[in-house]
Amino acid sequence: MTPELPHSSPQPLRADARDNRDRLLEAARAVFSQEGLTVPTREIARRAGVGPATLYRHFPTKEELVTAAFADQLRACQDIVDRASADPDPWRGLCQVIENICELHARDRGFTEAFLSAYPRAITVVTGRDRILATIADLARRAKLTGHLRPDFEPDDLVLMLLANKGIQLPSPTAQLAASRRFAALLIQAITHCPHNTPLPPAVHLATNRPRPTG
Amino acid sequence: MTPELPHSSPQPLRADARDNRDRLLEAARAVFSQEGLTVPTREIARRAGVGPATLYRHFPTKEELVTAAFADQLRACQDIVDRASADPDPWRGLCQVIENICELHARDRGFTEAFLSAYPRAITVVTGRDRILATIADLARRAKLTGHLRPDFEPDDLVLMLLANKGIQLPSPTAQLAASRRFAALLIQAITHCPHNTPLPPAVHLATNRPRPTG
DNA sequence: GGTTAAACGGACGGGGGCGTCCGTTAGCGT
DNA sequence: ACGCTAACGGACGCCCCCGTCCGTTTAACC
Repeated sequence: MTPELPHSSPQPLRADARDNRDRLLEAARAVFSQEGLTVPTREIARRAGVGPATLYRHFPTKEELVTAAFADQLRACQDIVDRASADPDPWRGLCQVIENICELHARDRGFTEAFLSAYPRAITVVTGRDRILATIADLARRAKLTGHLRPDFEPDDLVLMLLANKGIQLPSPTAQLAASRRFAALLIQAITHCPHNTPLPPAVHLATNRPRPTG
Repeated sequence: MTPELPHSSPQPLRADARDNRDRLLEAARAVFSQEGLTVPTREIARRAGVGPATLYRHFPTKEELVTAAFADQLRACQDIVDRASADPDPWRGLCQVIENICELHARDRGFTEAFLSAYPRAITVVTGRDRILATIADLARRAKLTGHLRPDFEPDDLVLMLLANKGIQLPSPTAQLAASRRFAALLIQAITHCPHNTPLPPAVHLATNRPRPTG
């Protein structure tokens, strides 16, 4: 729509513009982390010390702001998964993934929301997510071979865990962190292979991108 | 504020008023179950075939409508817990509670939201919830004695599970039900006593009524 | 220092949700 | 049948949020 595309950097921004853009991203990361994605864009503009129009000039829509703000987090998540995937013990790697991702959510509330397709059209997030999930699926496949991961575990269970972890929302950051840690430990226990563990009901195929929740 | 208190029934309502009130409650239950508590009050009034003013005359605030609509569900939940608590095998009873409550949420999205203090000031919900949680705590205590429930389980873990279960939201009702069932099975696995299960990180005390989430 | 255009931000429009007002309707008692 | 009043509902005010417009500021270049 707008003839100018400042986020693609086809030409260098003016000094103040670049400065404002950086402050906006910084404020967005901070606020989204603490409050989640529901926080109004005005609040971010206010904390960045700019007017609303400036925010929308740099990020034409809230979705693009979210995507840009969580690009780093997405890379961090990818790193977590890649590093865990490189672990010689795939079961230990999978456990680390669960613990780290639960903790990531506890510290950064907005990220999980973004990751779980609050904005399905954010291609960066979606493609990144699919790569991450594919990596984890392979990790799980190898973890089963070690005999530590129960055989009826399915990759979609991990999405289930993410969704569930998203539901854990507490007012105090420390409580949030403690709760997510304990929850992660419970999840690991749940998927541990045990001679006398009862069979699970059928898994659900979760196409995370598909849904059009409301309207 | 209003001199008339139609919900306390100090005097009989007129026939049409009583009829409208019933249809409002029915519509509220149906819509809240399917869509959750975020659905606008207008929608409920529309489905009940009345104007917005009529809704607000019977239920001065959305919170009171929610409370009234879920009074039955709360009793149903209480029944589930009471029946499970009367089971001679407390471990089986606890498992049934988890399965039934997860399924309850799957079928009725609004209830879990209401139960988990989306409206902290709804006294009916809060007191009912506290009674339910107390019953479950006692059930868990007895289940530990059987040796099937892991000793480091704490009653607050159940609130954690409820919060987590709330996070599982899928567009399709059948998928929602399947997901909640599988999740419940995983949770039961997680709290099953097993000789070589790893110790859990410290529990969190969750004062469910306390938080003032946003604003 | 002056010119130019990029960048800014206050003010605006649009949409949606909650709760209320007041003129109108219709149930109930006689 | 008739009047009284409870009950109704369309229209309204208020608030919040997203995204835009236009007059003003200011960085960049000569």
